[in-house]
Amino acid sequence: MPKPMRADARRNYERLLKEAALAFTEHGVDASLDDIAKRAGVGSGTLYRHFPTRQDLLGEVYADRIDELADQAVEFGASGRPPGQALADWLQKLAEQLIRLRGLRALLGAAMADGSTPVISGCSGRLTDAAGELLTAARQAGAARADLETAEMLRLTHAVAMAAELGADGPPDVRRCLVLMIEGICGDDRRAMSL
Amino acid sequence: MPKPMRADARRNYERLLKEAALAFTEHGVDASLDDIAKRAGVGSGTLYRHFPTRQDLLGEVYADRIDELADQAVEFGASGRPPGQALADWLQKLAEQLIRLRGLRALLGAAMADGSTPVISGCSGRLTDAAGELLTAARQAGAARADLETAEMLRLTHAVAMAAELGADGPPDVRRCLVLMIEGICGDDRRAMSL
DNA sequence: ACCTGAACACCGTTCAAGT
DNA sequence: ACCTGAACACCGTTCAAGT
Repeated sequence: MPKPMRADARRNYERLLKEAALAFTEHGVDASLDDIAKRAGVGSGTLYRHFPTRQDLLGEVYADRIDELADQAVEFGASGRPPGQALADWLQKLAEQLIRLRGLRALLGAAMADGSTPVISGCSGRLTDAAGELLTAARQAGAARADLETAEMLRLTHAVAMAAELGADGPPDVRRCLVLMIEGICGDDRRAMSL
Repeated sequence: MPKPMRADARRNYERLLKEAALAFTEHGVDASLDDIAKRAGVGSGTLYRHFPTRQDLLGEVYADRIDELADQAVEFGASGRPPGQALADWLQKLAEQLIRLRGLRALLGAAMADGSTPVISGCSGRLTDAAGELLTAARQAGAARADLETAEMLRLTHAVAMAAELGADGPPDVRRCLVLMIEGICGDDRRAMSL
């Protein structure tokens, strides 16, 4: 139970979040923190008081997006869709967001990289759980390869979202990327290439 | 035909390359340029004279690695292996290097991202060509999906190499990652999931 | 309790002065 | 022709002083 903030503190907190969101989409994840503080009309110390690290700031900025994605996973799972379809649909939502929001991508990338920082693993925990249930259901329906783990699937999606952005030709084609990824995820027994 | 450098210039050039390679593997792609200059025993201006941008420096540091990979692609293509196998084997070599050498990964990532800078597209041009021939042969043998483009394949490999490093559990498993990618690349007609 | 902004450390880049 | 290193701009982070 977070004790209520003083009025001015809360106002600064919200201004910072708003300006940070703007800065991250405009200038990328490495946007100047000093700039964010200036635009929010507060001293730089205030920013650090509220958000000790850049990751903390990222986490708060995108907390809602992450929650929405987790909600959607639960919703898709209960929608009556075939489990494989539910997973595919959700992965598409995830990939779309990862491509659109660079900050979210950096945040989840860090979350999957170490998973140590409590802030980060905390905010991505629900997401991982929800994704895991979608995957389990798909596996049981024979729609996903049996040896695929949740973390692995999320890492791969993350990677594909990055690859999509590397493509110079116009806005990245989410579907195309997912086709490539999913047809791998499905698994097959044609092995014209082997390792 | 690059006109020969003055003796001291050449010595500094080589010292810089050596220290840069060290710094990139030790501290990542964002290693301090000033530090590199200091360790090489030259002024920072000298570094900028030889390598106007960080990309230029990266390009020179990893030029040999890129050439080796291109050579290997040609060699595998002429080795008598089934075309699908030749492609798979080469992709494994590529992925291994991308995972091992962070600097090379950053460089090729940039090369595939815009492909504009002459230095970058220059050094990666041979690589792309060689990879393209391997892919074409594999396609004609029915070992690779018909709609897959070379740039797309390389971007995907790059992405998969990044995903591999996100895994916290020990050294990244190249083979595992490639299995996931290749079984997607091969294409199949089982579509338990669809988009 | 919270905020401000000066101060410090660090890095990239340029350029006048030196050889 | 090439090198040096001081100078400048910029950023992150801390902390003493203020309310």
